[in-house]
Amino acid sequence: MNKYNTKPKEYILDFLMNHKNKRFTVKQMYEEINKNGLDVNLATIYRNVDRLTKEGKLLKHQDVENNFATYQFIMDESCLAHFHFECKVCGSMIHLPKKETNDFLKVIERTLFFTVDPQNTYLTGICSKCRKKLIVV
Amino acid sequence: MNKYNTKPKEYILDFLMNHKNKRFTVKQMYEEINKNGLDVNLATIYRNVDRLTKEGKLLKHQDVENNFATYQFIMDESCLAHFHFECKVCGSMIHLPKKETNDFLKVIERTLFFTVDPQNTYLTGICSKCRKKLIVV
DNA sequence: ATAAAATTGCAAATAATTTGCATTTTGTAT
DNA sequence: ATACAAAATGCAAATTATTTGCAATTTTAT
Repeated sequence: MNKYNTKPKEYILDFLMNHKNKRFTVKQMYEEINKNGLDVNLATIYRNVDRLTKEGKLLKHQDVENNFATYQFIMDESCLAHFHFECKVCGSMIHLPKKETNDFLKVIERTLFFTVDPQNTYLTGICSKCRKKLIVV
Repeated sequence: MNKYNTKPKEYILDFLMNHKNKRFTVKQMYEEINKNGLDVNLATIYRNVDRLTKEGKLLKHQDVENNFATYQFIMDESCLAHFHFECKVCGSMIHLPKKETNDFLKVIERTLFFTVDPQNTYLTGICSKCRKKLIVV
């Protein structure tokens, strides 16, 4: 929970303020906080990051290629303008044209109750090249 | 590599043929293969699944909520018709209308060299509700 | 100042995945 | 068929991120 203010929470907030919009790992946060002679426990970092994620303050990402999570503290909408398509198999990536993405999202929003945040939209899938390989074992 | 044909590889292929298009975990594969008195080693399963993924035969997924990977052996395009939007924060999901998605993808494909596979497109982002919460810590 | 509740620190536990190495299996050349 | 080198497997231990139980400390309200 989040009832009491503590030193560790302070340091964690400091870290977040110095890492606005950038992805970071728990390990990075732990090492950077404790660089200046401090000694915030790793479990504490984990517990707070989990809490912040559950509270919706942090965005948690999990890449296929890594076995650790990354987190993101979003303060600036412009940093989220990631309109890209990434192939899950070969990893190749292309940037999508903003205009078409926005047109598409407008249609979606008109149709559904849900409001899509156009600033944080990632598209993943398979490129046609890799698609062909999937069929034959 | 994949030079020799072996029993474990045979069993793994059998498993894949019985799990076409469905997501599975390494653990599931291991347990199901060894159900019938067999004893294929877990490390062997891991090594083969990794290989198949690198070869582009399997699709690897990594969810934010789990700490294990899931894999998918795609044989039937129709199973991939997942047009949905999922909020990374609260996890709420909506299905996207196929028509609009396809219209969008058509535009994308016309604009770029890359050919998007319209059958395996996932959209993730933040819903407007969670978006608001992100700003204030 | 005190006490209950919350949070932290610590160390151990979990659990998925990887790795080193000895053993076995496979495909091929004889 | 047999032999042999390369490849794949089995096994057990290592790695690594994350979680958890519990005692000790800190916080806030009284």
